[in-house]
Amino acid sequence: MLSKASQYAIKSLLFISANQQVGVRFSVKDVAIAIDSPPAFTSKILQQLVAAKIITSVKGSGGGFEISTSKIVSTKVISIIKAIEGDHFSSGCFLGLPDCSEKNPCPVHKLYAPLREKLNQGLYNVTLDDLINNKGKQPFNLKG
Amino acid sequence: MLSKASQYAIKSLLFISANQQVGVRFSVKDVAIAIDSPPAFTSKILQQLVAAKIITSVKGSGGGFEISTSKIVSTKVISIIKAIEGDHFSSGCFLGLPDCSEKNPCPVHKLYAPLREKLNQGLYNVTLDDLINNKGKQPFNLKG
DNA sequence: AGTTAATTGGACAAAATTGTCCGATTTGAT
DNA sequence: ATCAAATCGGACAATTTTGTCCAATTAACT
Repeated sequence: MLSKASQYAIKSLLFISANQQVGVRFSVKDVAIAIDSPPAFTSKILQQLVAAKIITSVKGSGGGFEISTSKIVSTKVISIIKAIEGDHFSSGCFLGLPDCSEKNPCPVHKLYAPLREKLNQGLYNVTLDDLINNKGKQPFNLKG
Repeated sequence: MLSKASQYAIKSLLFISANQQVGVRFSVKDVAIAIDSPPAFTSKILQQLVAAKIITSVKGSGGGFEISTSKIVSTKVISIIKAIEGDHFSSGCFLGLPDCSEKNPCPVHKLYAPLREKLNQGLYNVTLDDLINNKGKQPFNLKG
């Protein structure tokens, strides 16, 4: 499964994106309360998202984090995960074999590979905007 | 993803099952070499599999681990994972939300839930025998 | 200028996972 | 009887992940 760090990253971005308005910024505290996460740890993750240029930050009083509309539209879920975990996500074999492939499959390859592939495609094709606007369907939750 | 411990467990069982013959036993060392894993850690995992009654062990000189034909046929991959990790596997939400469901979905639920469901079904329906006999298709590897 | 509210960066701490070591026990063989 | 080969159990160590704390910096406001 996804690391806690990536989960917090996605949730943070969903919260910030879903509530973004011009001139509005969110503090670490705002985010941590909204997504029910440990503030200091969340702070580190927001810093990583700034470093990855997904969000911007403003220091000082009245400062906080914000995201541009264009980033909401363009940021893919896979990019968020890779910003946190590096490039070594999800391409992995279920059994952890380093060169498992169609030609050289591990025993569960046939079962797992197609699902992994679908998930990768999903994470690649879905953006923050897709998630928060949810195609007009159900509302979603970010807490328990 | 799967824990290392579960990966070693599955690989160990695949090795033992694929090479099982009457009167043949495998030592920790045999298994660790075959699946390229740390011997002492592998030993602990084999102990867990004995406790879960998937394999049996014989102490002393000439001893080792073996698996019965009936266990090869009846042991589902999901049971192996649960023997190692406990019951809290795979039912989880992608974002880690404790009560994510159809009625109360997290933002990625629609994307992830069907895939998770398919994986669960796969792990539930596939046995050691299925994997090692591979429906006559390609051979498989357990090392790198 | 001073105060306050905020991010940033660094070091540190806790917890979980992964991995090691060794003595005790058991069994087979000489 | 002794020795060698094996599992078992417990304590321990290393690594990774998760989480905390605090001083430094920045910016707005009075």
